[in-house]
Amino acid sequence: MIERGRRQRMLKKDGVTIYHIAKEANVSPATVSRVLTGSANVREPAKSRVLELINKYNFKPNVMAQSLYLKQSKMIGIILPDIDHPFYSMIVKMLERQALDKGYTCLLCNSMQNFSIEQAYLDSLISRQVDGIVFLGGRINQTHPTEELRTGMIGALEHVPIVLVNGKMDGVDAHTIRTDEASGVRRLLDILDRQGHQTIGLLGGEIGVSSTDEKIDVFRETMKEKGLTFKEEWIHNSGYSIEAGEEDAMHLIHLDDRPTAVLCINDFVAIGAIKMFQKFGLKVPTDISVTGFDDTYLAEHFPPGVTSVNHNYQKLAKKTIETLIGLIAQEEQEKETVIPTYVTVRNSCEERQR
Amino acid sequence: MIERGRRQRMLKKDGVTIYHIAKEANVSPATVSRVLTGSANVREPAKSRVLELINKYNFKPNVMAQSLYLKQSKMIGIILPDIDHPFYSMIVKMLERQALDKGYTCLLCNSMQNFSIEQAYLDSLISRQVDGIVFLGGRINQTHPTEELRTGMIGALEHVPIVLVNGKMDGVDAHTIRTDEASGVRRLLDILDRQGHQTIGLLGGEIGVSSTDEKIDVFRETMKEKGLTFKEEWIHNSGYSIEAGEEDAMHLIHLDDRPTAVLCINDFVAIGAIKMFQKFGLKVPTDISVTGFDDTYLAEHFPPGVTSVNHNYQKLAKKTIETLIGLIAQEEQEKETVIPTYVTVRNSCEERQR
DNA sequence: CTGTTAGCGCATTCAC
DNA sequence: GTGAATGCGCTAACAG
Repeated sequence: MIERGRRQRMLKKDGVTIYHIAKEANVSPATVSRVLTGSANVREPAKSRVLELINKYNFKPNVMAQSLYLKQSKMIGIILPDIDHPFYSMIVKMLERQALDKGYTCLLCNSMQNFSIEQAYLDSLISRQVDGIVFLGGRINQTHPTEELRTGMIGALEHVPIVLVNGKMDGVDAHTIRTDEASGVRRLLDILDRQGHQTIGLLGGEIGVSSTDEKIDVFRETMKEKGLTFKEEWIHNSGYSIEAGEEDAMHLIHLDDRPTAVLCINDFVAIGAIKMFQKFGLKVPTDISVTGFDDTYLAEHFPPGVTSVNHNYQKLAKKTIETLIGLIAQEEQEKETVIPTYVTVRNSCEERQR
Repeated sequence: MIERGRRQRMLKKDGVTIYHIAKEANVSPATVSRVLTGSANVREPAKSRVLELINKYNFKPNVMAQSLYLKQSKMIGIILPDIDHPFYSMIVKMLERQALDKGYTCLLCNSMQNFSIEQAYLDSLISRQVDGIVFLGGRINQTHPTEELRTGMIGALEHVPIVLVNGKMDGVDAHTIRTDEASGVRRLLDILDRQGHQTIGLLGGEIGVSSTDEKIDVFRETMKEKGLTFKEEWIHNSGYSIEAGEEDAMHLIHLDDRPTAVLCINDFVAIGAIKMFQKFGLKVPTDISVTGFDDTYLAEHFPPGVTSVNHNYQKLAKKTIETLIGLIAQEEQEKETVIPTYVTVRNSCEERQR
């Protein structure tokens, strides 16, 4: 208890521990622990002395030591593709708020769209003893993930509860929270339909990514149901960025026969498309109507304001954390929770002009 | 070693440890540890057996236990006001990338502009044994922080190295990395001056927040030096959001005598201002030139494209992490590092029309 | 090269 | 109500 610190690892100045407090207060370490956790009563002369010393030394208990003993770290990991995207930064913000409410701290892990990094983070989080993981994007949005990605996830699930947000993996038995994107697409088409648009395209996204594939599927179905027209060449998917939106719009511009409205896979793409349309003299929404997805602040503020599907971020985050924490507590949870979406109507689409 | 798990804390299924591996491989725990860390050679029959078992059980060493012994967690905390702001999400992304390179994991802490939460996070991070903290925004941007905020920071500094990014606190002896915002303001004014603007305003920000106060100071100075005109009523500071930009622009619009150009405290404010100007029939840049700050993707993509000051995010993040890690290793570090900024010129300002 | 041992800081039994 | 002892999982010192 006296001889402390090895040679190599004196990186950090040794801090004060409950043993120091105990000694100086003339009580046992156990007693200090008791006043710290409130797990049992401590009589008055001692209690105050301990409290005083805690204050005097600005003592902070070592949570790692606590965690080691208690077998819970009160940390959750969040794995996502890229925080520097308003959709993810919004979700993370909400997740963190919910987690904080429940006494959890968040480890942030940007995979940068790189599956190796993703896996490394998965392993790292487990090693760090997080109590649970929230997983967004990346492999859980692959329509056909490799076997390696799948086993990597399954391996992780043996160690720790994982909640997938807006994604899934066939053969992986994880809990899922997802927003009802399909109904979002349908609502968007309803609106355009009612506005008299009979020719509609779909821009952005990436084939093989489930959120894109599903939106396209629903799009095709719904268009058919409504008896509306679309051509395969009106579906163009260059990615998720503003630049991708520009590129996809450009593709449309060069066609002889253009739709009067386009669904965009997200707000970035919508903005890129709007910019490009305008550049080529097409007015939005007069000449062509455009819709976005995710309802980020961009949709609100980018002129003329983009009609977009809102994920109900708050509800999504709340349900995600609740489910994860339920799982951590070994409670039974819904295997799949669907959060309803809603459309925020703005000025990027209007009655079809004739 | 056999009887494991207390009653109350069986939250997590007990995992396999080096002891299990050791037993099954007929070696000592120390040997398992050695193959794990590579801290010493292990002879071949044993080594392979251990490796096999590690693989068989998908064993992941408990980093908390490692950390407890080694007195370093390889975690760094990042405290910031709001991740859902492109300036911060960009920095965090870069910081995390740099940290990952050096083997560190990031704990993300959004203070939501709330000083109590900020302090709670500071304490929490210390308890969690982070090796260092990066601090952005909040109290370190208060021109006149309260004594409580100051002592809170000082107390934290006794426990762990903290690097302040673009901020400081009088009487707090912390290391700082900051971008040269002053020269950014000067460069912006140079450009506007050269374009023939003789009347310039400044919009956005908040009095009492150092980044605002300093920009205003430099603005006044430089305007005077250049012999340019500005009126106090051309300085209006409603905040940092798009809405604030709208509000501040509105204020200008109602004046009889308007400047021909305005500096905005950040890109959000610039965008809000541009929207409002346009709404009232003022063309940007024809009727009024506008500049932003931070050079986020918004500046690039929001029409007509906003001239803005870039913080050199990559360099900023790199230097921040290097300094923090240097501090962690007890090495001497520069007390203050200044990262040069540069202006990205876009179409939101042009030659003054007459 | 390898096993035994101790202890990182804490919370909890178990006696008293 | 309180102290002594134990062990969470791991690494490193020390002997062999």
